[in-house]
Amino acid sequence: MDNSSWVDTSLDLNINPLRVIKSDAPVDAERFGMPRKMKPAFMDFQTKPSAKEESSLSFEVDFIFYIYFQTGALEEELSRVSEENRKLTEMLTLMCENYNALRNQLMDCMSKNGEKELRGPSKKRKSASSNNNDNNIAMNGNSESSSSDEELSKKPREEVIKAKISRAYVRTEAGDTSLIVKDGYQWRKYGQKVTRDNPSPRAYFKCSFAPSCPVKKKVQRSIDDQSVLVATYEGEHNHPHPSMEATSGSSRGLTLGSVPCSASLASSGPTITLDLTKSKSSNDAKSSKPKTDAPEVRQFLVEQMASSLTKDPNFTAALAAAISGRMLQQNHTQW
DNA sequence: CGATTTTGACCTGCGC
DNA sequence: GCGCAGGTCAAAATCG
Repeated sequence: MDNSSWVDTSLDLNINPLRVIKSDAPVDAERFGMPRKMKPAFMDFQTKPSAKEESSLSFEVDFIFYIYFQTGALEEELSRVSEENRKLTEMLTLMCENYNALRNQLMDCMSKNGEKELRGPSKKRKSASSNNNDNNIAMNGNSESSSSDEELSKKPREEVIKAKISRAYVRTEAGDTSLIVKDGYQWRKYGQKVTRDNPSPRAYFKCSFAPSCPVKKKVQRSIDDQSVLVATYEGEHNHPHPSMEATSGSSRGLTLGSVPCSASLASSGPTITLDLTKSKSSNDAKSSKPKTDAPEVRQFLVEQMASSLTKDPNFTAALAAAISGRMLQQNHTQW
């Protein structure tokens, strides 16, 4: 996906290096662009002091003015950086909107394909490639909220309940080999299997409230990125979220409204993880969509992307190079 | 001692 | 019908 045509990602880092005022330079506020009425009173003295006093006073005045000027310069710089920040935020918002539009198109295509398969007589077992396709959709969010082929191939002995299937992607520590996805619910592991399409074992969990709660969870490491756990939830909890009953904060993930959410930056791009398992009060199709349009989510995405950028050593190195380059350039032209 | 995890055996559906 | 693969069961082991 080529985003370069959407937004101008070049950063106009208009950095003014801090100037050092020579002590013998005339104190002229307007020379530095300071408004006449802001000119400090100490600049208006007319009486000529003694030579010793003049030397000392000149230094003090210059020092005070230096501080005054630097404060103004910093404020100016701050406003400029704020403006840059605002522009970047707008760019990120635009990117999020474009992403949402594309995702909606993808959802439309997937739902149309699902309808086709529903009509068709194919009883073909879910192939390994379909699993890979799921993995390739890094930010599928609510895709499984609609019926998927996996669901359609369910055994007939299972009731025709429209088991909601959602998928969550969770980044783990590099050395973490456990298949534990902390989503606030309590799970009981009942099996583990090595599947053909992925060398990593797949763990099977049932909700601890079983058999009253029919929710199952499968956890397997992503074949693309071993540090990413793919958790597939089947069904809906028929009991409140444990963290809702207990005091808030027991859940590890960041909670946005009723949508537990976490995000991370994978090597291939940002990974947004939405835990779409919900309480039964929200089974209508409308509310089963992730609230990516909500301002909180948008703000969260922006903050996550910004923090990911600042944590990226390549980005900080490039930023430092750009700033130092600009400063050197200005040093040469002004000093 | 009860709850949870591990793990080999078993079940089921599908393709050939 | 057989083999394969995914999913589940259940006894043993482990943990708190």
